Amino acid sequence: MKLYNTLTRKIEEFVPNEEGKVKLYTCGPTVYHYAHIGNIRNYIGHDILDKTLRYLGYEVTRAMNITDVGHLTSDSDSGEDKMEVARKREHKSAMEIAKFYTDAFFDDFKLVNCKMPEIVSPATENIDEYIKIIKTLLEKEYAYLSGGNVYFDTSKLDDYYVLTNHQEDSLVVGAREGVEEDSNKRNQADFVLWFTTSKFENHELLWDSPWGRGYPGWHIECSGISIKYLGEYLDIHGGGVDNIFPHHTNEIAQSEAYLGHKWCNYWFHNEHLLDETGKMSKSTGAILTVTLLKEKGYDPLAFRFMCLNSHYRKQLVFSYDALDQAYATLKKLRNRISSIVVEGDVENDKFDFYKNKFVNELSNDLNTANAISVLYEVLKDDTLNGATKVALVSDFDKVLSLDLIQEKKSLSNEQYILEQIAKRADAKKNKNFSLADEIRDELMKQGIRLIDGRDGTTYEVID
RNA sequence: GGGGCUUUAGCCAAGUGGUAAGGCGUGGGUCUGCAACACCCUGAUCACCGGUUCAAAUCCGGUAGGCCCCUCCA
Repeated sequence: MKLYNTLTRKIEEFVPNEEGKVKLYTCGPTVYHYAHIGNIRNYIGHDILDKTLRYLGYEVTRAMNITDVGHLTSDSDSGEDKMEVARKREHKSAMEIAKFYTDAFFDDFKLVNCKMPEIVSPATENIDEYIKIIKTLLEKEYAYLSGGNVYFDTSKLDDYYVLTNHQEDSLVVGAREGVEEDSNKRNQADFVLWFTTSKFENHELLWDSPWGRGYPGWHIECSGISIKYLGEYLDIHGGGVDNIFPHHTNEIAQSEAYLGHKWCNYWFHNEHLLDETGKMSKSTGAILTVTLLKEKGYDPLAFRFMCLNSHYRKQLVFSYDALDQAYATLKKLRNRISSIVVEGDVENDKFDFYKNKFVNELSNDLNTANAISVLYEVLKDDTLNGATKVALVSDFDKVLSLDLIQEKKSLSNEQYILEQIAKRADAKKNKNFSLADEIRDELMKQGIRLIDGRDGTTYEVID
């Protein structure tokens, strides 16, 4: 399996630490608000990675965090915690907000057929682990106390910027509006591990620590959860491209300083979904969710299909035009598959031939667009019997997860439909076309599409 | 100011040195009472300008457009 590694900026052969096993970590959602479809695209990317590894025979253990505390507008102690903002907005407790948006997130996550990671852990349930790590970092003098907070000292590292090509001198503090420099820091790039002082009032979630009552900085949770559940050696760590700096850069810094050895070998980053105006952002207003798409009448898997037709490392512009297209294509594809007559035995050599092709595409840095092309090749190949085609489609769908094989809806009213078809045939014979069309329209309303062929009329159930 | 990505037909896109996959849509056709479904046919000097090479969408340099990051974000 070949995978692009942000750490080396190259496509590399993936080799896990332990043969046949993969430890995979995904940066999970912040739950102060809904996850928009851009967030979901990232999880679809991870889902494909996860399922492809399993499809290739790896035993995968995957962990994901839920960020339910500690996201500030900046690492300096100004700004407001996102959970606190939501708390004031919605007049609920922080835990209620977190619960509500966590549930909403997983609803959407499941709607696009993403598989649940083995381990899902909220940041607030691992405070002990963060304290343990921070203690060690202080002992090893990678961290220092200043102004009531604990900071990580980036000057202690030889290569803080491994993940990026950034040069410290060229970084602009406050490149973005509203970001202020924290005067407690020794170095510009230092970041907070533990907060005890905070300018905003009534921060609801506070824990006791050796440095005073407070709460964790926003980078420590991923390191803590990953190390706690997946151990000291991680194979793949992923997230959106915006996490490369500073979040993942800081994770590497604190984790490797704590562990004393290299921590994670492969860094996997998904590109962003854009809308016509640029990046979709949770914090800048309108949030388009998968649930909203569903309410508008789309199959959520049409969105998944749209994502899979592109590449995870390529920016994708969302438009309803593109989604309509994806949905139409998916419906056609499913129709085509459901019309395959299953006959004969699976032809193993041909099955293996196409399976290999499919595997090759996925193994090439998850080229899902080409993998889908292999699916079309299978459907078009007249030398394959029905059983082989359906077996291949079903196999491919283990990774694609597009519900390609639709259950034939059982009909309690089949007798009625056949009667209506007979009635319509009579009407047609008598050239009473308006009655014939009326019957057809009525059945259509019930989700039954009539198909007129040379040998009479059949029907199919549409969604 | 610094770092990085990207530009292929109306649209989504593959492609990593040997002459442009696939899908959607459009148009035409077969079928039909008319449709729908299905099937067949239908499209590209690969943003632009140079260079390297027998050969470039692919490699190198430059120009232009789009996007991301530089302490909220997937």
